[in-house]
Amino acid sequence: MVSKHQGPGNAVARPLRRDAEANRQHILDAAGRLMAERGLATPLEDIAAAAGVGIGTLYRRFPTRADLVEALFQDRLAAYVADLETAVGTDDGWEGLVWFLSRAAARQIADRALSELIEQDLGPDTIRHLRDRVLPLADTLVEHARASGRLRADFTVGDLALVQHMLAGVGAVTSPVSPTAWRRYLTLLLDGMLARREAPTPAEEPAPTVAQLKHVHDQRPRQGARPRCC
Amino acid sequence: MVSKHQGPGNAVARPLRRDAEANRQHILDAAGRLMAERGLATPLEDIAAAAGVGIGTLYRRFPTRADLVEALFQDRLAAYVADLETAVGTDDGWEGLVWFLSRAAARQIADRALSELIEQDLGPDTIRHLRDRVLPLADTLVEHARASGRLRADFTVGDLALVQHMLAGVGAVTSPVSPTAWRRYLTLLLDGMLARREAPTPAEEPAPTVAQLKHVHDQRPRQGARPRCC
DNA sequence: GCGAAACTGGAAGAAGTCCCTCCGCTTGTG
DNA sequence: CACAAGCGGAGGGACTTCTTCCAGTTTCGC
Repeated sequence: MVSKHQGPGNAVARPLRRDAEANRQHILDAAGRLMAERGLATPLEDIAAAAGVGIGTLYRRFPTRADLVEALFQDRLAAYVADLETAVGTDDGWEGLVWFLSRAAARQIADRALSELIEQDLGPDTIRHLRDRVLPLADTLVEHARASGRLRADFTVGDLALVQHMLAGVGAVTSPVSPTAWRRYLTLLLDGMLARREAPTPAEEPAPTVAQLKHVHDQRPRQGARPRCC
Repeated sequence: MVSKHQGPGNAVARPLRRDAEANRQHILDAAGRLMAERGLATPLEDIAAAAGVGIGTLYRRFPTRADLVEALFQDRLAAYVADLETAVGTDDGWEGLVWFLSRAAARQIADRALSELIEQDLGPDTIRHLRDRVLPLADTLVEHARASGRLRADFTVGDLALVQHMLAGVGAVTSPVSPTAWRRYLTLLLDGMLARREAPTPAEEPAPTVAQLKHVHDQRPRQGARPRCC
């Protein structure tokens, strides 16, 4: 069985015809743009239209939505993980955390689909695999920041995930009006995250555990939308 | 033309038959429960089924979704506004703000439909009218809190709305796991909102204006969901 | 009791969204 | 120039939700 798609370790099966390659690119561009705005579930017909090709062409090049998502978000997710690694490598733990939060929020707000990939359990396996590296790294990042003494001692990875979620939330809502307004709330949250000499308000609630977070992003089911993606 | 529904200043047109009245009640109960969980756009057929009546019965009693929403949320919204008034009446401005935030978040997290009514521009006119009282009251509340000296001087009503939005967001995501976890993030946010002797991190971003907030909650269109509600 | 009026359930048709296949026509390339 | 590769988009299928309608059932005043 000769796979039409290049299997791993398999040289390019055959270069696409020039026009076909151009169309492939148009599709990727359009999908990237539309999904960033509307999310992973963007109708394929809209994408084809935006790319200026027929729906048939899209299906020929990307037989399933997962193929498209994979081609699109491999890099973006990798960049996200790379940020995380950079942050972990920063000398000052607190600075690293702040830098990461800022970058991650910017990325997620600029790209709704990326947000969905990170927060929910979606996407083809190739991508899942990348996302699995996130949690351990994030854990280390938080630990470093705590060790620096500037982060509240009771702050956890779970908290980090939810802070990101909150930032993505404000961003989604404010960005049409002011694309940078979310930074205001980043500073607000950071102020809350700082350890303080003066007794900080005790956080009576226990931090969510990692195990709990697994279930956290099931996303409440919307109306007539059967889970259409991946 | 004699309206079948009691017009304003019109005595009850005619009491419903006993069985009909009971069914009406069942419908309201079911709708309240389901909409709290799934939002204003919950399919009417689901509601009828949960109420144990036929879809025809639901339509006879509430010809439009707006009629149902009105019957359901008049009280709940009024209670929300009442909270706001109570908070404004509190002596200590900061305490009032904290109390309100806590109550509002609890209400919104417990009732997704209520959240939608408050944040978005939905609902029948009867309800809109109530919601219009929110902004001025909230404005006063924030002013009082600032006057008390405990709230950051640069905090605005717009900020309040977005803080509520963030809390609703965490709540939505955490409540299936821990129904009170959101309180942890309330304390985090409150810490960030406190004025401080030690120079607070300057919020470089300007606060969103009230005019901007009008557009803020247009809520990005989800997938195949034409705006079905109201 | 009894009959008229009120009420009921749910089948059925309409409208809409999105998915995916298929095939006759077009186009790049050796 | 021949022909494999590529193309578009009509059309059928699967859903979901809305809304109407009417033959049968129940309540209530007399």
